[in-house]
Amino acid sequence: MPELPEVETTRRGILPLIQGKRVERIITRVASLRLPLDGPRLNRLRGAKLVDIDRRAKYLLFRFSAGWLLVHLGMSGSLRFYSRYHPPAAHDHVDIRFSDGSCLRLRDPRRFGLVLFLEDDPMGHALLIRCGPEPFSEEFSGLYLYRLSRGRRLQVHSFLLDQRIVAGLGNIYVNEALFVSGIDPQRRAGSISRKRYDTLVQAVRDVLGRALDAGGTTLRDFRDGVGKPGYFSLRLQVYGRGGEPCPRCLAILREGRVHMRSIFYCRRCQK
DNA sequence: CCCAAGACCTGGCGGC
DNA sequence: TGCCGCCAGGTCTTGG
Repeated sequence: MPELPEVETTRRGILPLIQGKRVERIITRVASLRLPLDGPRLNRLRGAKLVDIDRRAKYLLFRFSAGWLLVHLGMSGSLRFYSRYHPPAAHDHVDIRFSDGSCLRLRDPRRFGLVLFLEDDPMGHALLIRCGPEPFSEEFSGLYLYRLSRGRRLQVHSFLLDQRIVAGLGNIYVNEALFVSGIDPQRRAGSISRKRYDTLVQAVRDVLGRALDAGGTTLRDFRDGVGKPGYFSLRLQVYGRGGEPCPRCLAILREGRVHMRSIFYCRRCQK
């Protein structure tokens, strides 16, 4: 899915295209995604003006004059802006139609996404309140990871994928950050030193920052607000590259599984 | 609380 | 060509 860089790329792309527009109506074409799509409830936004779009973790928070729309792109979701009517294709599940005839459309083949209308500030919503710190916040530090990991026996790969620990990472960027910091994804989180967690935090920020600069990573589905793919795929060092030479030492990159997720790593560079 | 496994859903790909 | 099993960027729930 869309991990933090893809969600943020989407936010930046669509905000200037739709800020200030008024909702004409919201159209849903399936009964539910990850949660039921409540058409009548969503249409309480009729006539409301879009004030701003924020992001928290992998969620987009659309702030309207009459409430909020909370959107998650799941595994395969993307949002695309159309300046005038465009016939919906398969998997185009939700349209936010604006009074000037333009439309923001959610396409999500696997339907793991989510669209909710909220009357109150979504920051207090159960889905967001349990998310850990943003990777670029001060709170997210080597000391923070070190403290939270003491006594924990799960692999560091799973630890970093847990949104309660840090928000916004997914399988691609976890694999990349562990490679950049030289940490074996199978290591027990509780066995990693404070110093190595400092390195890991830098690696997470470095990888996410570079992915943002490239407009995110497109493996198959992801597109930004105007349909453009993300180019960080070309810069991935280990994700999806099992069997290829390590970009640092040329040993063959390994592929494995941790908790039903694929991991990619170099046995020589990552300990 | 901690951890592992499976559930949700559709499409694409490799293998036979 | 056609079918089958497996895999996929996420997250929630269940059960030990």
